[in-house]
Formats: sequence, structure tokens, C-alpha cells
Amino acid sequence: MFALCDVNAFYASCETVFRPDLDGRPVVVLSNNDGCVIARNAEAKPFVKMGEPYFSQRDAFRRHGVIAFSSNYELYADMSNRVMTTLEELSPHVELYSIDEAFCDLSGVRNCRDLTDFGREIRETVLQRTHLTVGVGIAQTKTLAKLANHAAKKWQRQTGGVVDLSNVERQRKLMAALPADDVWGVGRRISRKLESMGIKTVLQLADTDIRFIRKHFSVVLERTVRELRGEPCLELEEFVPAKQEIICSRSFGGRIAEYESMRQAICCYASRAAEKLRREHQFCRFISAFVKTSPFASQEPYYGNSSAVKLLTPTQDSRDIISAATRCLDAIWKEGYRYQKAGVMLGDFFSQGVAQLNLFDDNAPRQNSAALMQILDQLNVNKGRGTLYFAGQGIQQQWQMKRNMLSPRYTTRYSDLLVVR
DNA sequence: TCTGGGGTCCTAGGACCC
DNA sequence: TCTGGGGTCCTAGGACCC
Repeated sequence: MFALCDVNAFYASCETVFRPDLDGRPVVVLSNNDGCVIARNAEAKPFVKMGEPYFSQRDAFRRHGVIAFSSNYELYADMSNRVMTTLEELSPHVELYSIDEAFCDLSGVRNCRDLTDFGREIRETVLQRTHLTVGVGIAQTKTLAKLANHAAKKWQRQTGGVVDLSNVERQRKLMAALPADDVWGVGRRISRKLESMGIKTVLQLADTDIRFIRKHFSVVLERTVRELRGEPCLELEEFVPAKQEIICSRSFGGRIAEYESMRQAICCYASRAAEKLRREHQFCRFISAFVKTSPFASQEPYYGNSSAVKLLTPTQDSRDIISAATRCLDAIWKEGYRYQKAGVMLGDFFSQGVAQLNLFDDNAPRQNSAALMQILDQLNVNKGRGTLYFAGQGIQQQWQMKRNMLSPRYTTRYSDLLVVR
């Protein structure tokens, strides 16, 4: 038995928790670069489209008094930790599924108490500790628990935000009332294809012959259908598996046309990616960089390209990664375009100790690399990001993303205080 | 003017092996 | 006229998630 708990309008709620003056007002959070709307509180939902660009909705915002925030991921990560810690106290096994969602294992709980009561307790405790509201969906498979959670959100008033869907008749009743694309794992493309086959509701999907599904779709959808029927195919993944790739990419605050600015940006993304790699205790052999112009600028020619290198010896040294990424940039850079975005990608990971020295490698590992990287990371963690950086990253950085409506660092100011003292 | 970022998994097809 | 069968590994692209 699983419970899926997720925070209502997570990013928007994180912003309003610290602003009681915004009670009852429509609030949204924007993606990086203040590009699109990625979170809306209940008050904003009637006026604001999810995923749509901010600039195209600005008039509606003004009309309805919608308050917009730039995204503040440090704040959201901190609030997420508080929610997850609370869930882990209440439930013995928890899978942290995303920044605002977790699956709890309720197998044992079922024997000693009512599942809905337990869901209410989760909800009340999280609310008390964090002032954030979670929805709880309970069922015997993850896919059904997700669906139950969806129902808890959709009919919040009637359900109190908790739905126990372990009863098969309740399952079928709910599934008959929901369209197939409300199911976890059924996106736009698959739901369109299902619809063309006459499969419109979740119940119709659950009742479709499994061989038919396997023939026309992949094993992924087959598992989804089995799960809808109460047959568990997905387990609780309590321990976070090691990453297989690391990406650092950003849209620029303005367009980049000069090589020098682009090299700075690539250098920044490479050094950030290297930091993430070291936090994962991994070494990488694959490094790639990409650049692209805006896909929306119909008046300008489009150019996008990427290039990759494969090192003979895995590395986690920022200098190696920056040098490889800039080599990639040089291979794809073309003068005369207004670039909108660039990024650096790392892959082909080796964990510490497994990395083998290569007999024929020209670039022998650098002396004292580990010690130097440790100093670099320590300074940037203890005294704040950007305390020590590579000259190649540049000082002015006019291409930095827009964050014009950023909230203060309510919960993570400690490092600032250290610097001030 | 202006349109996010970071991931995973699966499949088909090509290259290659004997 | 007429050209096999079985397997692995890798990669690109497509789909999904939040």
C-alpha cells in the first residue's frame, strides 16, 4: 500500500508562507529568466495559464492583480527538506520522488489503523510544521496512488485533501469519471493516440486488452495499465540511484552575439556542472556543449548545434571539464547569430576508485587535483556560491538570466551573515 | 523585446561479431 | 536469377515526469 503526498501549488505556496499580506491574492512563480508560469496558487488558476510565457499574460496579470515571483530554488529546496523530514518521521519508508512529492510505504500501517485517518495525520503534521498543505492519495500501486492524489486535489473540499482508493469499486467509479491523460505516464502523444482508438477514460484504458497495449505501445504503458488494475509493477525506491548524466544550461537575460560572452557562459556552466559532479562523488569521461538561437524568432535564421569529447581518463577536475567544454564550443561556434541559450552536459560516469588510468593518455591526472577542488568547493559552500571562481567565467556577465521579481532568502541567509561579519 | 531546466526509460536501427 | 542466422553494443530520437 502506497501513499503519494505532494504539496499544493508548491513554489507559489513557498512564496506566500512568508507573506501573510498576500493572503487571498493570486500568486504565480515564473521559470528561470522570468520566462513562463510554472506555478499558480488556487486564486491565480482562473486567470493564468500554466506553462505559457509571462510576457504574453502580463495584461491579464495587471487586470486581476496577480503577483509574480522569479523562481527562488534555494528557498524551495529548503522548504522541501522540511516537508520530507516530516514525512520520514511519520512513515518508515519514503521515496523522495520530486521536490514536492514523496511516496510513503503504508504496508504495515494498514493493519493497525484507518488509512484515511493516517492520511489526515500526515496532512495536519506537515501543515503545522511548514504551513504548507499536502494532498494525500492512497492505493495498492503507485499509479493508483497518484490517481487518488489527483482526485484529492480535484475535489479538495469534498475529500479534505485525502483519498483512500484501496477499494476496487471506488477505483472503478473514479476511473470512469477521469480522462485517460490524468494518468501518471500518459502524456499528450499517448493520450492522442489512445483517443484515436476510442480509449477516452481511465476505466477504458484499464480495461483494454494487455496484448493490444503491448502491440501498439511500449512496455512502459503496459506497466501503467497493469498498475491501474491493481497489479504492482513499480516498487518503492527508497535509495536514490546514482545519476547517469548532469546538465547545466540556461537561457540568457539578453541575446549573446559575441564569442567572448559565450565562452564565459560555457565556462560558468562547465564549472557548475563540475561542482554537481563532485557532489555526486563521480568522475566523468563524456563532456559536451551546445548552443542555440531562439526557436521562436521567426524573423531570424535558426542555428543550434552540439559537440562532445570523450576523455581517455575520467575526471572531476573543473579545469579539465572547462577546457573540454570550451573545445566543444570552438567546434560549433558560428559568428553572426543572436544566441538564446547554451549548456554543458556530463556523462559516462565512474565512481571514485573505479576510474582506471589509461596507459596512453597524454593528460596525466593533475597533481593535487582533489585537494584543490576540495578547497574550491568548501569556499563556495561555506561563503556562498561565487566566492572563488575561474577567470574564464568573466566578471561582468551581462548575459545573466533575468530574475527581476526574486523574493528574499527567508530561510537560507546564514552564509550571507558570515560574509558580512 | 520577451517563450525553463533537469532528468529517466525505451525502442529501432546500424555496426559489428562469428 | 538465387547470398543465413543469431547475437551484442551503441546511439539517436521519442516519450514521459516534475
